[in-house]
Amino acid sequence: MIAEVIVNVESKIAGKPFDYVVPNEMKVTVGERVFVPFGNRKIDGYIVSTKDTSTYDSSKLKEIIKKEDKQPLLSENMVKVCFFMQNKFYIRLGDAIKLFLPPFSKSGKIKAKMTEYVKLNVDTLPNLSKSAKKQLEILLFLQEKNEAKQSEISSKFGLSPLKTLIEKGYVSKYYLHENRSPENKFKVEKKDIVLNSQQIDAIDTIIKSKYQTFLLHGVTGSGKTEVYINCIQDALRKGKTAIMLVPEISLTPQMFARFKNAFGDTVAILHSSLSQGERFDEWNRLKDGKAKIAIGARSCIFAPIQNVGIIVIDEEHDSSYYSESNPRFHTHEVARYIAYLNNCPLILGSATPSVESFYLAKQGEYRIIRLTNRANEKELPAIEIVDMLGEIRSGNTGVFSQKFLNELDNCIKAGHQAMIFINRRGFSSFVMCRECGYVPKCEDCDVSLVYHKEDNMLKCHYCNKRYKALTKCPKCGSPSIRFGAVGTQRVVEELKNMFEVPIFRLDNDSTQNKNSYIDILENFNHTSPSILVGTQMIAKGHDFNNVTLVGIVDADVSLNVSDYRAIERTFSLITQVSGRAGRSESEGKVILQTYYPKHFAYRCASTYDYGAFFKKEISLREVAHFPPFVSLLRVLVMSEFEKKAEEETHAIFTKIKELKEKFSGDFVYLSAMKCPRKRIEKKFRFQIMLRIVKRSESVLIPKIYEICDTMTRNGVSVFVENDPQNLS
DNA sequence: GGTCCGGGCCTA
DNA sequence: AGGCCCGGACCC
Repeated sequence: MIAEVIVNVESKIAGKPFDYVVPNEMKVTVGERVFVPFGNRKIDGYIVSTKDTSTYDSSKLKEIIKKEDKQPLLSENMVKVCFFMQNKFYIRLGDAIKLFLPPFSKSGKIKAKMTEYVKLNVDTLPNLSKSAKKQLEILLFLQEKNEAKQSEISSKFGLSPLKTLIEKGYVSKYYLHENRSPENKFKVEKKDIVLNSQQIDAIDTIIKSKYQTFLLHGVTGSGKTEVYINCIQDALRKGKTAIMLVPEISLTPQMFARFKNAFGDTVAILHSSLSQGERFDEWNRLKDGKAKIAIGARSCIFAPIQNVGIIVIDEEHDSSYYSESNPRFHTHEVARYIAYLNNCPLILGSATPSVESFYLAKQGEYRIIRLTNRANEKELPAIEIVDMLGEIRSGNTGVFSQKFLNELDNCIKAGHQAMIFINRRGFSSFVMCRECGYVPKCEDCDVSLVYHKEDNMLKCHYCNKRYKALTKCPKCGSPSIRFGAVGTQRVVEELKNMFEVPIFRLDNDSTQNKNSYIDILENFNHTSPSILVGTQMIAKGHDFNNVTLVGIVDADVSLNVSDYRAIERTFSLITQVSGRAGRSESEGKVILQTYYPKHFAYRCASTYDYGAFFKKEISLREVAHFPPFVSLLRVLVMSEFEKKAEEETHAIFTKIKELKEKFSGDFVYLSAMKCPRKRIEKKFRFQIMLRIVKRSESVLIPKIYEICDTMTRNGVSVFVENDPQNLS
């Protein structure tokens, strides 16, 4: 027998299987890890298929040396998913395989954590010399407790008396495997939840279904999470497992706590803020079958579980479901394929489905389930649009409109909480010399530096490089510095001058420590009145009881991005943020400040009219030839040497143009240019943008990848991005 | 990615 | 002739 093996090396070779002879006495299955000779080295690899004969020169075939594991690391289905991803996303099989392997396994440094325990080895207390007081204390302690961690004993009584006891044989030492499961700091009280009829119908429909994608379109606060929990419970009852995906940013402690309450230790969490050891142990609990529900961000779709009964993608519109770096893939499609392999339902949940998903639902690919009522039967908070140009005309050039300040005052006087959303971190978006107009930029990136007042530094938000803050202009020496658009730090500072209540800030800068995210949220949750200022980190999933006012300071931040998804993102952000208000007894209110009060994204958001928004947006996409009506690809070319990058871009562009001439009707757009961010982390960036009609994407996209694969050059990296989420 | 091989070019 | 460096082919 012949086995096709993907050898475990970092290179082009990781995409191509090599044939090996399986020794007669050896039995192998697909997915197993084997040790093979490769060139004059010996390395490991994964069997991706088996066959009777090889087309390769049989005199050159080598034999598999041995199998590496007792239990295969990959299941047959997982290997199928790897092939699927190879065909769908043009990624290397080897890279796909790595996604299914235990976290950090390549370093080989992560191991199960063994803790030293000690216990009493004798039934009656032995006679000790009178001076051995400490030894006696230890024996008495152990008599009462039976066993204890060695570290506990040594810190209480000292290590040396313990060692003596062990030497004498009165006490013995042993090791136990300790699970580094992440502890759950955020407690949510268990309450009995009464489901409304819409929720019950949704659950009923989903759990009766086999392979089918459901688009669960539920307004914020409609209790989608309860639907997920019930469906997962049903899967467990059927003896199956479940995968629950959430955006990285919204894996809120509350959400995790609710799942822990509902499922206890059957839940394993896989998340970037866990320590390596915690992740490793959680992964192994899934692999061993001790945990049956995997909850986590994007990569959790590759959780090591079998017999999947349901997959949930919460906040399905979130861009974090696209992997933006290699290997690039789209989680929805992987999830759909895994659901297909397991013949189980897939739920895509959102209050603001992505235009693509909703379009697919309208086409009949997905089945729509709507939750139109809030679970607490409260109305959605009223959204009031404030025209900031009007504010300027009436003499208010501040950050906040008069309307918002009045509402905030009322909110605080009533003892309630307010949330203020500003999607820009730092103090100001840039700094500028008032005299000569000089704007400091990053040495390595083509971006203005952002002033951070907290540590009095200028920071590059692309590469994190830090610079000294300006006291005077380095060009003309003028001490007069102007600040650009406001960020979270500035909002906090202005508020501090106006209100004497605790103000919390939640953004990328304030959450650098592992637990600060939870600490800030918990502090805010227990402080009333108070104000929470934050970036889009505050937009999702959080459930605060006493928030009655939400302020959107500069809604236009996301609207003015030159990206065809900018409008959709803005609509979705506003809806999500607004949903934080009025989740409990008191009514909520939202103030939305903008310079484009008539924009349909704001109009539709303020009336919670997703349907109207979708109708307008989808017609714009159709007219302008954007997804989902075409496939949009970007070829990204980067190099430290501008000329090399430019030449390479030109060479690839010429090849694609030749392709276009052959398939002229199938291209609706093709052009090469500098990227909007010309340079990031010292690398010059060029791009070729192309849009291809849907019907021929399966023919043309592979050709594009092929062109870019063959056109490699030293010092230049080329990436093909299919449907990129970020066009900077 | 690692390794080997061969061509080109230097040194003596 | 011998040494060394670099780029390219190949790995089953």
